[in-house]
Amino acid sequence: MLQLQVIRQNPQWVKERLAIKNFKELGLVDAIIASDEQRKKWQVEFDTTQAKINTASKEIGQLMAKGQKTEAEEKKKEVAALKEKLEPIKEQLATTESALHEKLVLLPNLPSEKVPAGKTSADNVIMREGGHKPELYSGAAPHWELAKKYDLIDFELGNKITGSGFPVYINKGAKLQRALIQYFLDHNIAAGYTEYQPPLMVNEMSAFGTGQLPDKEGQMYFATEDKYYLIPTAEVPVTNIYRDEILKETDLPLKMTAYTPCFRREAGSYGKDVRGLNRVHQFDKVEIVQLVHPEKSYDVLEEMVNHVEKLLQSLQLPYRILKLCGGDMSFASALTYDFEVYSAAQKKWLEVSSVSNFETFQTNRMKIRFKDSSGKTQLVHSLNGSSLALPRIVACLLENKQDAEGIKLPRSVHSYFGADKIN
RNA sequence: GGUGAGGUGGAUGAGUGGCUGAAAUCAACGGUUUGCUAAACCGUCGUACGACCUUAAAGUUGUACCGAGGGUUCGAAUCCCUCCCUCACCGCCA
Repeated sequence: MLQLQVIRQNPQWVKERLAIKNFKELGLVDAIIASDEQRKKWQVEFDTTQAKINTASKEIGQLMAKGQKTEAEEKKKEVAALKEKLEPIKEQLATTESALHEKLVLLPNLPSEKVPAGKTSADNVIMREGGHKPELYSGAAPHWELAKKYDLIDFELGNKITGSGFPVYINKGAKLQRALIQYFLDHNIAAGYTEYQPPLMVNEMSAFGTGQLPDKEGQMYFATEDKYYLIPTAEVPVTNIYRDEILKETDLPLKMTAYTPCFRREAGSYGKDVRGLNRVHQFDKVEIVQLVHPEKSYDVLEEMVNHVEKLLQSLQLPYRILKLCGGDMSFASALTYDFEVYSAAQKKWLEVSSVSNFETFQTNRMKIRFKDSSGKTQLVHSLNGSSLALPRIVACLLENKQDAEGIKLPRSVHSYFGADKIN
């Protein structure tokens, strides 16, 4: 949620920024300012009337104490009249307040100055590439065939137990998954992140806090009886750890990491790119989240990108880093870098991480603030990224590392997996 | 699921209708003292949205907030209702 203050101070600039994000309803900005004016007007009305009531009520108490009953009764009538007057004011205030809020939550975050213009993923800017695309041997196969060949993942079985998009990992497939999670977590902890095991279901407030609601309820599984959402990413519970807190400046930066399964309905994406592990409803991911001083968030973003990059390099997979253009960025993000790894058998790039700076967009919703050195309370910046999402990493490891002998794992995971290859 | 007790500021905890936005203690912060540390002493110490004033900061001031939402009352942290949550015991159970 954008800060009202920013919109008020420079509506024109806000509109220009929103246009870069390919946001169409720029009229909302003016509507918000108008609602805000209305709100203020009604609040002044309400405050002054309520103040009169409060004063009169105190006077009644004093008159009663002195035994001046008639005067007290007079005052009571006065108050009754004021209260009648207050009723419609109260309603107007509530109406304008919720109208303002409703509009405010519809505005996406403003893209940072660094965001390239563009409408679709075709306009994203490739920052750099690393690793080498392998030459596959003639018998090479896509990961879903390899998964079958080496008895690693059973997609059909998941169908039976739950439905499509819920793969079952078996034997070395399960172990590989577990090994990678452990390795990723260790990598993060070594970089100063604190590990959390958060709830996998969250309430409405938490889902609102990170920006999933009110917009994307269709993407989350929802337990209607208890009104809990299954998390689409650990970002949601982990960032909400500090919701409604005022931190000390010395607490910052807060660095958190968590492994969790993630649940996504992926409504509307059937039929395309859903083969094997490319797109599933439940998958494992290790996430990193930081809450930082506003002046440092862009340095931290680079730091996080480098951190994820190192992890990818250690897996010896061909990757590239993209800076997302305005039109391809998520609702809440101010600047996002996507990481893609090259799937050698499918001959396409698969997204395995997305690292974003949200500036104050999330923290304004969650009210995560800190007291700065001058004693002023201000919002912290929040950032997060995957390090890493498992399925596509697994897919690429299988595909890219295959030869006639089996699948040769990168050195970094040998000790975690307990072997150097799958065969 | 049942029964009972509760939810007050960073923490503990007082407060059963007006003088309570909230005692006290602790923590935190600033200072004095001190060879250092500790102790002692003094001071500061909620949030949000407004208004006034100001270039701004500061300052003055209004309103709201004692789990959430309603209600009673001239007046609610305090009384009533609903919901949520916590704790204890019982039942069930990984």
